[in-house]
Amino acid sequence: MSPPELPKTYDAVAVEERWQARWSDEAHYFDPSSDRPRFVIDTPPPYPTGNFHIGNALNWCYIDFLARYRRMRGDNVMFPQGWDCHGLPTEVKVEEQNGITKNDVSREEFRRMCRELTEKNIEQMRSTMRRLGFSIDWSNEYVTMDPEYFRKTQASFLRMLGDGYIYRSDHPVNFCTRCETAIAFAEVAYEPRTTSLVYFDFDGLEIATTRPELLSACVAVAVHPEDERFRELERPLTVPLFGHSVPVIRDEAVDPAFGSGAVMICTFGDKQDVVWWKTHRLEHRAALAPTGRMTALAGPFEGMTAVECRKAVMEALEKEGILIRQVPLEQRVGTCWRCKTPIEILSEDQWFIRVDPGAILRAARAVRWVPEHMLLRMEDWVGKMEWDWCISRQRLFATPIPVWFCVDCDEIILPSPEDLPVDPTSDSPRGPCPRCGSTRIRGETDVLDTWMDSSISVMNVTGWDGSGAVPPLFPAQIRPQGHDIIRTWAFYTILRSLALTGGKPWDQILVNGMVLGEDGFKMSKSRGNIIAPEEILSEYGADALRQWAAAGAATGSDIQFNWNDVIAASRFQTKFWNIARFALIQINRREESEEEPVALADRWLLARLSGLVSEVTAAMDSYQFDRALKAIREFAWEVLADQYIELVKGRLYGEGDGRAGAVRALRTTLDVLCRLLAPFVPAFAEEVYSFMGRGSVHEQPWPEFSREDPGALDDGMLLASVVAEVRRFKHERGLALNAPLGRVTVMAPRTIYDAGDAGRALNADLVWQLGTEGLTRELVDVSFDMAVVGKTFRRAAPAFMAAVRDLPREVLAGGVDEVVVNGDTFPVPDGAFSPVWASVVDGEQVDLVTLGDVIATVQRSA
RNA sequence: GGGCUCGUGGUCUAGCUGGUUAUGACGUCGCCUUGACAUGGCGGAGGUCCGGAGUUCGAAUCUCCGCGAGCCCA
Repeated sequence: MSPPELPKTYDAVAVEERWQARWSDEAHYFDPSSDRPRFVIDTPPPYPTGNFHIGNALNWCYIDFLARYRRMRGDNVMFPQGWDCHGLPTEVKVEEQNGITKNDVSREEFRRMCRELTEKNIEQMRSTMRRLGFSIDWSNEYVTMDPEYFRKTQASFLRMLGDGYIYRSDHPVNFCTRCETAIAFAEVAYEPRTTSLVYFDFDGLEIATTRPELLSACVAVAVHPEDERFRELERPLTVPLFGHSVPVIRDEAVDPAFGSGAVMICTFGDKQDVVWWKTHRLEHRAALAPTGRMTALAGPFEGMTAVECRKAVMEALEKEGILIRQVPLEQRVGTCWRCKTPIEILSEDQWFIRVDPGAILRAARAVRWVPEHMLLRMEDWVGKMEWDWCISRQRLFATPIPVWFCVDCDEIILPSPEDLPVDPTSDSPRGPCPRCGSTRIRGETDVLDTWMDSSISVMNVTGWDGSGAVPPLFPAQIRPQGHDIIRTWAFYTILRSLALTGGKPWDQILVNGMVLGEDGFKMSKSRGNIIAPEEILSEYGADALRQWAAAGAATGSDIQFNWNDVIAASRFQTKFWNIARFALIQINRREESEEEPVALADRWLLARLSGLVSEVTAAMDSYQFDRALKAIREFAWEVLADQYIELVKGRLYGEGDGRAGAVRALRTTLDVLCRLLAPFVPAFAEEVYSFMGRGSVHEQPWPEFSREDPGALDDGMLLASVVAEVRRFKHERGLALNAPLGRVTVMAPRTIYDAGDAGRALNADLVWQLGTEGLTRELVDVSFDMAVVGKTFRRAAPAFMAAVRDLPREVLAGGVDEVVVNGDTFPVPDGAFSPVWASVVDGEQVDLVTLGDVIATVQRSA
């Protein structure tokens, strides 16, 4: 029974779904017992929003190309999948969906609601990921909210606490009064806002401030030391409305040109206040509570929000007659990245991790960055680090900070590692306070910043057990991620890996760009330019989307979404499908022969294929997915379909000697192309390959096909070009491409034996002739090789070329050894120029087709 | 305001370790149903390579300035 023929059309969606159902997850499992080279990927654990967006899709496509490629290269690949669950967005969503705030239900109940929503969202995202054909190792899935994972987060906290990286301190932190939690600098989003700069009389001195509501928190007034206006000012000042006395300090950082040149320092109006507060050892007056309400320190304004207080203070200043004027001011205010509430700087007891910029930089530089320039962003961020990392949060859906406090002596009580995970708000320590023996103990209610979970993803995937031992697979081979989270996820991961293992987390980091909308802007709901992966999947399928990801832009640069690229990808599949269909019909017409190809066209195809394999392999090794895929497409479409197949159709249709060689070349080429395509279009490649009867393409090794045949490369190119050129000639004369053409004589500078391919392809009586006997030719021009001429003559190059052009034709035709330029004689360097010939035929009337130094004469009547 | 990246036919894009005619896709125009494919084939039109200056025999490519965009930050 002959093998089945390929169906006439390729239905991407149906084929993909069929294969995706048939492939087994086990094929993608990492093998812990194998001694093959490891390729461990520190996959980003996405936030389970329920929506796997196209930016994720780009990121995961890159990962999957690599994972599949490395597997074919024989590596033991781990492509794990994590979920970074904790954090505010889910809390906010739960509050929204249930119409509650976190305080309306019990701590446990609220967390349960968050977990349920997260599980549902993860399931949705998993199904999109499966539909995209990612070869994820689901046996290495992790969920940061699971006890199994956050046990490690807690263990990492305890280890770093024990090693002195973590400390607790009353220190100014960024605080969102709506979310009622401290947040890290990485979570502050800056937004332009218009506010007013308020000038008022401050005990005889004019002060300009943007934060009048913090007047009660005023602890000093600062002026520039060189500012003549304030030279005599020595006495302490009395704060208007509140009456407390504050010193005048002199500091270089004051801008004398801004406002009145005198600045009111409050605890804390902005980051600069914190700097002054620290360097001048000022008092701390906390006028704003974490709830966003004014404290008793604000006197009559106690209980007001900052906004209400601002209004009331302004009125009071007015009433006192000390308000001078208000000027509108454009400024960028730090806001909570989640809810856009302006952040306040409050000093509260918080947990911090010490940041050692030098060590982090050294580790970051030990990682190979692709593209290289992305390292600069890390260096830029680390170089400007001023504050330590605040890791405590006053929220609920997060990993609990695993400590208790003794109510009587304030001792910090820690769990032992084997007791983890713990929730100190519901679990108790094993014994009484080790210092004072008290049994009155309270659990820490603060929880950990979510980055504390995700920054140990690499520890987790490399097999960390929570102990002091370096994980068995550490460091990972690669971290793939977007450039938007270099200062967060990449930074925190390096910091934590250094603290916990002393080493860099990965050998390499592959940074992908952002996906922009079709209009060139970042995708956003407000612009309405969002494309969901599902839209592409249902119409064109996963493989087309994957091709877009590979070829849409150079790796690392931002990529604008473009339906055209998806459509072109889909068309390539159709084209390749038809190539395979044709090839397999021919291949299957007779039993396979082991005959090695000897005809020029066959040798040429295989030599080109060999070049393609090395080109694609080099591109894959340097993560240039666009180059790899484009090279494959170009080869399949132009070299294989348009040139080779057209050349050998005649041989394939017949039964002669040359047929077996063509079949063999076709079969080899098809096999290699399927393998090269497998990482990019797994379902399509699998479907085509399945008709070759050689098993699954994904179980094949990466092709190592290599065939050095420089002669075939050159002569084959000549053969293909001659056929293309004469076909063009036929087309221009209005002849059908298969119309009989008469006698064609191809006059080439070397002997070509094409097994009759050119003649059959052109339906002509075609002969190859060495040399141009019967033709005369005439020199019409010279062409210069600027690489030679420029290098030799430099500035004199134009004069040299002019001198050469001025030489008599017959001299040029005879070859020139030296030439006179501006009265000086110069030797002519090798290859400086070559004559350009026009061909003239004497005698018979024939048409001429020329291609460089090859001439084809066409005698249509013969 | 700073750092990084980018600015190439109507649209998107490759090239950018300097070297003859600048890559490909989509669109567009013309011709062609040839036994894999009209979701195709062949051919054409369409480009001040953002602007300016510089280096060089030679610049899309290197340098500087300017304009514009994106990302990250202050």
